[in-house]
Amino acid sequence: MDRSIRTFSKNSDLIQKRRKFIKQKSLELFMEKGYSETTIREIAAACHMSVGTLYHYIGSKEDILLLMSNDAKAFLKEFAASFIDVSDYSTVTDKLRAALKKYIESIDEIQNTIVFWYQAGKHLYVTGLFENIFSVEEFSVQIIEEILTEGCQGGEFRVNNINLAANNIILLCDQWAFRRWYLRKRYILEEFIENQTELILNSLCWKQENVLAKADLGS
Amino acid sequence: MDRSIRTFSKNSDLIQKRRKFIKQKSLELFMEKGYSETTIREIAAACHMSVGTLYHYIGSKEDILLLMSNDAKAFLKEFAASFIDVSDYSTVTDKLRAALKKYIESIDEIQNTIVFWYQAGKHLYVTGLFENIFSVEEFSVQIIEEILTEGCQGGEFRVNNINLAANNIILLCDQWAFRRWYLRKRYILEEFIENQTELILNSLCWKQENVLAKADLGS
Amino acid sequence: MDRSIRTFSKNSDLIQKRRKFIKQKSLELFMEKGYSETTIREIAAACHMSVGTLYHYIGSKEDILLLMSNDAKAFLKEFAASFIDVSDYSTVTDKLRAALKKYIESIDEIQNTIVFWYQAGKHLYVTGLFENIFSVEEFSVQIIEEILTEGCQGGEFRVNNINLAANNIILLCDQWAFRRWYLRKRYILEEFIENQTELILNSLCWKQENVLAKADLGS
Amino acid sequence: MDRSIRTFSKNSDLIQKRRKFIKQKSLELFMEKGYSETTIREIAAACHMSVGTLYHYIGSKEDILLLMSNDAKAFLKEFAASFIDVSDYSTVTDKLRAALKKYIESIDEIQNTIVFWYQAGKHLYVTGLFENIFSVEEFSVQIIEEILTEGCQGGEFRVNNINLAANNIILLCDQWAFRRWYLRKRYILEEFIENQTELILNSLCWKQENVLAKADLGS
DNA sequence: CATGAATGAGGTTTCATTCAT
DNA sequence: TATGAATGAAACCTCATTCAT
Repeated sequence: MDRSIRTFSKNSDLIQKRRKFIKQKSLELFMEKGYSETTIREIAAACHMSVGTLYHYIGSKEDILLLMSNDAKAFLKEFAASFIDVSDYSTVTDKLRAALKKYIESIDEIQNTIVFWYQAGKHLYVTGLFENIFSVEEFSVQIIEEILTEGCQGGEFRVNNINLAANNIILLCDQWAFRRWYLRKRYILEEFIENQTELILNSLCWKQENVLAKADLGS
Repeated sequence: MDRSIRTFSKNSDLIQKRRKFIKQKSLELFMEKGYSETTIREIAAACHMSVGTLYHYIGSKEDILLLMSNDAKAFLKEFAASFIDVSDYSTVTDKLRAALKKYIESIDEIQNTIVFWYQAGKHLYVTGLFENIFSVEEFSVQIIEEILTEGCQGGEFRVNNINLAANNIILLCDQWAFRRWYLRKRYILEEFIENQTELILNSLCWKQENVLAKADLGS
Repeated sequence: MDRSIRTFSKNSDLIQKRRKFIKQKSLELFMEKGYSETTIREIAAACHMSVGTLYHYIGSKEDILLLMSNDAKAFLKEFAASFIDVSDYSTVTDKLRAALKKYIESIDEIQNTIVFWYQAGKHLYVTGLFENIFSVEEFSVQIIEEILTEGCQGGEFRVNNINLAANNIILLCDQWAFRRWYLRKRYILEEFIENQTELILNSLCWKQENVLAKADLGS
Repeated sequence: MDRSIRTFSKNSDLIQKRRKFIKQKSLELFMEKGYSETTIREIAAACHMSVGTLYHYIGSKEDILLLMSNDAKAFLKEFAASFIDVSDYSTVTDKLRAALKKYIESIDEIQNTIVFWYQAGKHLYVTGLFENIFSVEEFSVQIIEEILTEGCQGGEFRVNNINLAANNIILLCDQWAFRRWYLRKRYILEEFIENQTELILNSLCWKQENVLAKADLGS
């Protein structure tokens, strides 16, 4: 996939290593200053490389975006796949609880990438790139929709508008990345997961008591 | 307020008119292409002006951001103030319902500006500007917090974490602006307001039935 | 002479009056900021005129230089002419004394103009203008040369190099205009005239005593 | 010193070499056309460089002035320092003679720089730069004042106003730079030094004969 | 006569990219 | 492979001048 980016280097391992480094340092700079406001010279300096060397591993400045998008896509796809084995739970509530924990933790790991694409993504048009990012978003919503549907069918949840609710849930988790300027002042990761999960679950249930009662009966 | 931006024009009305136009056309371009990717010549062309004429009404490209932020600030402040007279409702539920309707409708009106600041804001550092934008955000959260607190005290709502819940509510409304690529495919404004309000209220209440019963008693 | 500058005005008196005002205000600005660094807008503002009105009295920014040079030329010519009637003195020393007084006083009157042409003149090439300025300079040197020659022939002065001495004398007087940043801290006009005249005369004479003795005999 | 000017080059020697060249070519253009009237493109062309390359060695057009002033300051300070060892002369007259020769020869070397600052200096305001240029001027005047004072105390010179005389002497030398349009038509450097020195010495002495007599006695 | 909004050529500066070493 | 000096297109901005009102 990265192979489509022009390189002068023949050593594939070195390419991988250097590109990963360039990607990482560029992301830091892009987050801080924005893509257009960051110069190639700054990127090279942050990578402890000369400009010439940098251009041995990338074909153009835009290629760095492509690297980043490849990264994001790979990560999110892997993540999405991992949803599927969240199946050995006695209640859908527990299933959702586990899914949210996993999702938010994933968000926490790649928050820089997420924020970057939320903020800058639209304008930095790299062919077929942005669509993929958002198709992953849509996929996440679908996963949640399925869980909600399952919960409603089993009587654990009661939701008027499953699509909107699923969309809301993904958004409420995603904000851990893009509203951190607000949230980090008030919560650490674990607190956010716990509190947010409770609020979300509460919004889906008949009455918390009922659900608990039902869960007891079910087990 | 705009007066701090350099101008060569002496006609105050004309300045206002032209600046409003420049602001609007620039916003369209910035939304489509991004701030840094939009050139002064493009802005001038979009405004059917020469570059020189453009510079009679602004002092620099950055000043356009300042105009936008002034706009956003003014709008949001006016909106925030209007929250206060949402007081003649028999139940807090109705009060919140009205507030959400008003808030989302406002969002709908200035969505371009909001999206722009969500996306571009951080990098486009104009002194003291970004802080103000987000202080308005925080203010909105506070308004919701107050309503939730009132509702909890009166027994209408039950919320574990009022701050987080309030933050979530604002976010769930804001998305009408910045997640429109997803939402517009599925809902029109009225649908969104109605559905989202129900989901939010549902997440705050004991049981919907209880609330309705209570409301009946109160009237 | 001014008539060669384009104007839209038909009222000759008004033209003269306005042009004089423009000239004066422009000179002040040019002295402070330099010709190129002064904008037409600034000149118009200093003249309490609109830009359009300003252009009714001048054809271009360069015309202001032409006005100034016309002024300088007229003034210097008039001054030069006045040298001629400095003839009814018993000694050449007295003649030179009177000439220097007159010259420095004239310099004092139009020092802004002089300084401007010394500093800015060369680059601001207005056809045939700069040459005239300096031909006046050369004329002044010639006048002094004649006085010195007369003084030497009569035995009052003794000068090795009359041309260089005359040139020096003019320079020593001119500095009252262009070295004022140094001289004004130490001397007022009268002091400068008196002290400088004595130094110059002293440099030209055998011994001061001899000259005085000779003068006594001659009378 | 030059290090405070922004550069993209990392090769210090090259920077020095290129800046010296830029300085020299710019000075020629500035002398001919004036600072504001000379464009960056013209400077680049005169340096056989692209505009981009030029900007690798300077941070802005104004920096060229800074380079020039650094140059002028360095040169004049070195020169001023060299005055001090003008001490092994039997008469103060010889001392002054040597000092004037040295001073005028120095002026001759950096005449372009001197003329440029005399003409353009005031408007081209680079912080703390102009003051330094003229403080060196004042320093030169002081050196001459000291020599004159010594000469008067020893009876070799007789001067009514030592400060003004010293100021005059510096000016009479400086003109070799800024009145060359007049002087070069009539004198070569050696002639100017010789003739001017005699005129100056003559202006300071009782009678030339007396001085010579005195010198004979003193030896 | 007076005004000042409009113009656009041309100025300074930046920066992604190349290529000789 | 690594370097960084060189390039020049294109960005932002200025300002003398015009002309409709």
